[in-house]
Amino acid sequence: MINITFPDGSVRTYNEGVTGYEIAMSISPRLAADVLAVSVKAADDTTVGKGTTYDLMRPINMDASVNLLKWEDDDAKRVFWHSSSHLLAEALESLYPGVKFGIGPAIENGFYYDVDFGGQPFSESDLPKVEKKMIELARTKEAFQRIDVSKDEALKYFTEKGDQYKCELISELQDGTITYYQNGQFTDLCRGPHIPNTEVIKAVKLTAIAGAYWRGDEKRNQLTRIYGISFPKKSLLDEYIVVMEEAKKRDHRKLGKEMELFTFSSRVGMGLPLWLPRGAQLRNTLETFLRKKQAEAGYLPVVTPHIGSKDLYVTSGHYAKYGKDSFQPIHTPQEGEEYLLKPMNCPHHCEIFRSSPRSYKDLPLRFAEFGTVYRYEQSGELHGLTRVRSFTQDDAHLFCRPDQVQEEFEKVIDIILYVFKTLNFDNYLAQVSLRDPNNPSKYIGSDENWAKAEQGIIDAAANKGLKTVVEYGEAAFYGPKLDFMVKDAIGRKWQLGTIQVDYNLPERFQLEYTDSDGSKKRPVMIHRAPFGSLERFTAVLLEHTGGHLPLWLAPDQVKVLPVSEKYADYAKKVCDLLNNSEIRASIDGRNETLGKRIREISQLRVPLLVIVGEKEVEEQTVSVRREGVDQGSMSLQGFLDYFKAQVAEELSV
RNA sequence: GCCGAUGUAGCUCAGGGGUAGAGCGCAUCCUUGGUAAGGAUGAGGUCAUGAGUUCAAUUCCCAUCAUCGGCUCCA
Repeated sequence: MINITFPDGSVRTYNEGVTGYEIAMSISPRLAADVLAVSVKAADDTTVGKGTTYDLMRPINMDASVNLLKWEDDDAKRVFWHSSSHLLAEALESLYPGVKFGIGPAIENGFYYDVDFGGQPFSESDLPKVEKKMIELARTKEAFQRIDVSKDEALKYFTEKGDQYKCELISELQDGTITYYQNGQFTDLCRGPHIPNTEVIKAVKLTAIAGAYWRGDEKRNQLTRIYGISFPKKSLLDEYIVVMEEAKKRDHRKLGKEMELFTFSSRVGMGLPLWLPRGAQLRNTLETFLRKKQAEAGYLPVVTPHIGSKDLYVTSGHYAKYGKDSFQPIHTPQEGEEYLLKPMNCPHHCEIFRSSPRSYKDLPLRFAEFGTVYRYEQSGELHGLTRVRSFTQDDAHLFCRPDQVQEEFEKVIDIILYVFKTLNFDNYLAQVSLRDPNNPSKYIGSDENWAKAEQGIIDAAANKGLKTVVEYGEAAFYGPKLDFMVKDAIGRKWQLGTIQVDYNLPERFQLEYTDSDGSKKRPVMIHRAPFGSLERFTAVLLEHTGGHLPLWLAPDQVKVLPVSEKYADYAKKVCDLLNNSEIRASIDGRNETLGKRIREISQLRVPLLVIVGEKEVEEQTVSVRREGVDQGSMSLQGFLDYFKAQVAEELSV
């Protein structure tokens, strides 16, 4: 007999080898019908964490805590979607005999399978056929069977099948740990776990088809990746489709057009955004906001040119690393002279540091610049404002003594959190980006400095109580980073704020300061950008707010609407008064009905509407409407006070 | 850069081997209005670009460019 502990702390006794399904049945058949997998943690397992997810039919042989997982649990969804990917593979194998399979995992929203069609044509128009086959197979209630095999058996099976991808995966596994899962006619190399059978998969949508390199290596075969999502109920699929359609309405590219913020022109060049007047206003407001914060924090503004001599980047190491993949050098009439469009601001700022002898008393020195940089991103990577070839970083470089690094780093975290909080980015992910330990040649600088910098970042994040995830291989080539990632409307993660500790550039530029004992010392550099770039930040901000920007940030804050032409003079008086109080207000006195003007202005997402007619002229008041809600009548001074109070509230964090 | 898809009026989109349509927007006029679409009239398009097939191509084929979804990349 074994003891099974439930999440509420209660304990029941079962025969050894009891399955999750039997445990669920012992509680209620209804529960057993809903449960998809079971999380099992052995009683003698003292590690932190959730335990292992088991198939419902897998025997439990020891005292353990269990958690019966239903659709509502993310772990259960993962199992469900992973099983769905096997179902997809089975359907593909039956429709396209001879296809070979790569990997087919669950992802955040659904699953995919990488497939080699071996030259058979396959396109988006084939997806409905595959969906239909999947549902057909699902209805036959195929069980997912777990089968233990030896490495030799596994290799033999997939060699005979001619599946070189699976063979490659197996050859890297240790013997004795190999399991198959079989559903219907399809057998896959798989660690599991899976749902008990396919019948619970009631709705399937194959969402996209894409090329994906085998094992993420662009030098290897490209497989066809088929993305999909599945649900235990048809209604859940319908809901999902509605949610996705709603999310698409928040796409910043669509909003940018609707709100007249930015545009692109193929004549100017791909990935080169053109900021329209309203967008430029928004950008300026963001810059002013951050400039103020930075001035308070002791940053010193600097301005540097958009180009720099090639030597600058040879010195910094960027030329060796990115030279071939950058915008190519600009040649001048002078023989042999070469300039590069600047891909980053750091080298220029290093030269500013060098412009004068520095004392330990001068440090930390914080040079800040809204610096526009140019990077030749691969054409397929460009994406609205989130990935462009010309963008403006809210950049600053902090030159400090080694003993100041920790404190300065933490102060930068404070600024980033201030920015995020003011703009209601509460779902960010703080990511510690470290070296890829398996690929040291990607990085420059000594091991010792890297170790120091990495530890510094981890400590600073911990001191600030940040919950972080560590990603290896995500560091910049010259140093580790703390990145703040925020999701867009459809869940793609984008890096916004970033802080980087750098021991390398100061060495390459031979930066030094004179210490208290008269000796020359090397400063440490911190790169940081709370927005990341104004382009990407604006994009993500638009997707978060659906274009309903806070009042302080809205390009047009107030529209004054005279009910008819007769009140144009009063409208002008009101508008002038607002403009004199540094409120961005304008008049819409077009020859259209009031209702129509309200509708159009609302679609432009102007936060405040002020309506003036006979009554307002008489009483010297305004009628105020905020985001569709009538705020009633206010005196002119009352409105100014209301406006200021609203902005003050938004900016107080 | 790679795989796949898309490209028709300023915007959103329909159409289709015989040189094209809607709604919105825009212009003019009527209307002078009270909290999300008042009415009439009109102007706007070499159907992304270039080659090819055809008596005839915006439509079919190919290439190029741009955009979209991914992959790789992201200083």
